[in-house]
Parts: sequence; structure tokens; C-alpha cells
Amino acid sequence: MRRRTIPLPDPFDFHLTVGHQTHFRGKVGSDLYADGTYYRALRRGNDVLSAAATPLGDGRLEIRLLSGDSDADLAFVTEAMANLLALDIDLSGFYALLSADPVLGDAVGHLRGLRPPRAESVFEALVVAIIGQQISGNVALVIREGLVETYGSPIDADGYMLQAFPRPERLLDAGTDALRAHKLSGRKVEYIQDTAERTLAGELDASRFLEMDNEEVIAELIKVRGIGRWTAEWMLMRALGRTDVLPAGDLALRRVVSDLYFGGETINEAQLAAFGTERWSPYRGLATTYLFSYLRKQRVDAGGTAPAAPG
DNA sequence: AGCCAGGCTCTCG
DNA sequence: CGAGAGCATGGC
Repeated sequence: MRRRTIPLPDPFDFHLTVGHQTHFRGKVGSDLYADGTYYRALRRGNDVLSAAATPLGDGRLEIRLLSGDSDADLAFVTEAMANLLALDIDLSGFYALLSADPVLGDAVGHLRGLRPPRAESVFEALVVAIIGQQISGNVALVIREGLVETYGSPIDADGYMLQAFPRPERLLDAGTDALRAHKLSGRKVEYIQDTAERTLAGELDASRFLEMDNEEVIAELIKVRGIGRWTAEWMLMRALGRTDVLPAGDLALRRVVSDLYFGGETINEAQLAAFGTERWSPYRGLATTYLFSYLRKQRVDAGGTAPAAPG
């Protein structure tokens, strides 16, 4: 088996980061957290690969290529896993912010080392976000699991059966009725189909967005039917790794900020946007990730039978 | 049982 | 313009 060891940045908390990625449920979509290892099914062109990442405890991360057969595949999955785990991000400025913002520091200071994990592609991030529009996190996870199980590309990973995220062609071939049978609303089926078609046309390639600032990307994305500001912002964080994005329209985020800073008084999107800009720039996206992790932990601690939320 | 859930579009006034 | 209805479904 081919393997490679890479240095880990400091701070890095593997359990928090992979747990966040998998909603502390073990398997979610194409991600699996088991045996102290992060497993993931990946696409490299038309090939499907599987990989594992395990911290060695000495400041290094071991990457194993589980399915795939070349040094090029190993190099590919090594870079992909490092990207999924956001190893490139410098968290020091955000931690300085936590010291300057005691409310945020008290709420999420214990999450030190959490990195904002990513999706594999713009398409995956957009489809997952569209599924999650308006509905509860649990429902969104159920729908996402169904799509990945049915239309993903299966591959073995150390005895676990994983599924690479469905390709746009596959979701288009499935047809409207089949997608609706997966508990998607008729509108969301249209949104996903439009997103898939534009992905195949090359309109949504990550490479197109790399040189654009956040607002330019948002302006481009909301041309797609079904993609509004919230969905575009989610993609910026989840696929492009932008760390200064604030999805101020997000209901759960508005509520947690309301609870922490405004004594429970409800705030609207504009109020949250202004507050976040003043208080958290240029780390608004990191604050968002940490607050969602804080919410998830609250739900887990509350002892729900299904602790989770998407994202 | 009903109402809400990490939005978005379309329709009206 | 801003406000409101409709969407689908699992969970409380």
C-alpha cells in the first residue's frame, strides 16, 4: 500500500475537524470517521479513489492510498485530504480575535484546533447546500445520504464501502421523477439539475472563481436558478475555503448570535451582517464554522438521538 | 396534530 | 420595492 506522511499545522484538532465534517455521526455522504481515521472517497478525473488519513500523534498525518495504484494517485489524494481538512489555513489571527471578543471566546474557545473542513468540489458544495435550504439539518442529511447511496460511485476503503459524491451526469440521467422520489421538492430538483448542467458546461469550475473576490463570486452564482446569497456563501466557505464569509441569512446563525450577544432578541439578516462585519472581520467565516460547531456540540450534549446538522 | 426547520422564487400590492 | 405564499418532509 502506498502511503505518505505530511506535517500537521499547529493548532490542529483531528477529532474536532473530522467530527465536524461528519456531524459526529460516523458516516455522512462520502466522508467516514472511524477507527480514529478519516476515510474519504475521491474523484480524480473519471477515476474513483479512496484514501485514509490518520494522525500519528507526533505532529504528522499519515495519508494512505486505499484504492488506486500509482504514485500520481497518492500525490493526488494527499493534496485532496489536506485540502478537505483545511490544513493550509492560518488560525492565529482568529485566535487573537477570540481574545478580543470574550463572548465568542467563551462560547468557542474550547474548540481550539478546529479547522473548517471542505467539500471536494464546487458541485458537491452547491448540491449539499441546495438540499439544506430551509429544511432542518436532520432532513437534509437523510436526503443527502439517499442521493449519495443511489447515485454515488461505490469504492472499498479498508473494508468500508464508501461512495464518491455523484457526478452531475448521473444526477441528470436519473431524471426528475427519480430525484423527487428521494424527498426533494420539485423546485430543488430543478435547482440541482440546473446546477448540474452548468457544471458540465464549465460555468461553475472552481478555477473560474479563484481570482474573484467573494462578492464577485456571489454575483456570478446567484444567476443560477435556486442559488441565492446563502447558498453561494456556503459554497465559498465549503468549496473555496474562504474564511471571511458570513451567511447572515442563516436562521440558526442568527439565533445563536441573538442568544450570545443580544439577550435572545431576534436579529434580521442585515443586523447580523453589520454586526459580523464590525466584530469579526476578516474572520467571519471562521466565526461561522466555530459557532456551528458550538451549536452541534450543544445538541449532542443535549442527548438527542440524532445529533447533527448539515454543513 | 401542527408547526417549524442552517432558503428561494414567484406573485401581488 | 416589501411582504407573503408555497414548497416537502422528519422531528418535536
